[in-house]
Amino acid sequence: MIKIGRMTDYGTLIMTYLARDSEQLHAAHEIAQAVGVSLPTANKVLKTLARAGLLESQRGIKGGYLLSRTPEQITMADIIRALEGPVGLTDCGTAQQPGNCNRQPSCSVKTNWQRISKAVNDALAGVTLAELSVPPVHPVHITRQPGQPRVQL
Amino acid sequence: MIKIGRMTDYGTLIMTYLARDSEQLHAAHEIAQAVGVSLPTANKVLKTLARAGLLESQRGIKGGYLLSRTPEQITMADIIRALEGPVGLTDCGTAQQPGNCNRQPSCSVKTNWQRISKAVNDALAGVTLAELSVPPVHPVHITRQPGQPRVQL
DNA sequence: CAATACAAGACTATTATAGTACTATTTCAG
DNA sequence: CTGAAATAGTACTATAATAGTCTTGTATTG
Repeated sequence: MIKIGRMTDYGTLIMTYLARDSEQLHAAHEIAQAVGVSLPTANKVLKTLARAGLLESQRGIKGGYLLSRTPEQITMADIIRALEGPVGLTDCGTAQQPGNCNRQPSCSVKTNWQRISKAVNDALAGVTLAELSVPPVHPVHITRQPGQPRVQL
Repeated sequence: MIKIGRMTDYGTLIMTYLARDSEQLHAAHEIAQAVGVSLPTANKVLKTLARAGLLESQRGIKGGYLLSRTPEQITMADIIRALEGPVGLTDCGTAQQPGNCNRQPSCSVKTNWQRISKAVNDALAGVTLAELSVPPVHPVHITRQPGQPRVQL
């Protein structure tokens, strides 16, 4: 399964929508309606994407959001990292480990975890937003009901 | 983040332990102690792995578990699939989709999800249990406390 | 036949996620 | 200069998934 949060699914949809005309500013309520999520949820995702540097934001009455780079320069790895955190398999892989992991300094399993994480990351970095963009943008993957299911990877 | 459940971490540890001498039968309590998890939890993981066909089980007073294949023939993809389910990004990717996904039959985004899923799966299938096996087997990756953290991918 | 070990499922508590609301700040228009 | 509209940031609540344990059942050996 290796699940991906629903926010990441929304984020992918939103980024795909914005990639259609990446030059123009789009208000949050417009994006929310186009993608098919509630405004508060869209706001949350948009803020996170903007904080990660994937979107530029314009405040004020004529504000909105805009891709900070071209669709060709944004990958799935960027979107996932923005909304889920660093791509890595174990705590050894990416983050700092507090516990008893360091007791075995030369942990050869650790290097394998890191190798797997890198391979996964490379796979995700190989798909650009431009490749995902297609004219009819609508919530196609949200096949699950408002219930619990999350997306699986 | 793309998290992996803790059971999968345990499962990897258990499989690694069993790979050390894959010819011999190991009782659940022995495995639990060696890996450093409680017996009930070890039982749960072992049963799942056995049901998935990765382990052979022998019941009775001299029973135990055994790798069903050689360590070279077992990959991380096998272990993850056994404990987490099919490797796939979205519902479109692997499972049957119930909702409104079919309304757009030629969904080009879907093929990209599937492509990503396949790349991830290939990355995981490229690491065999033999490569993960090293003499000192102990819970090295379980750096998190019994608390909430899950492993990230 | 009794003891031991695996098999299978149910059940409970905990943790993370999703979703929403509230307040502040910025910008434009009149 | 003032008000409206839009983003920014934070906090809070409910729900769902996960982890972990327990209980009962089945098989095998001595």
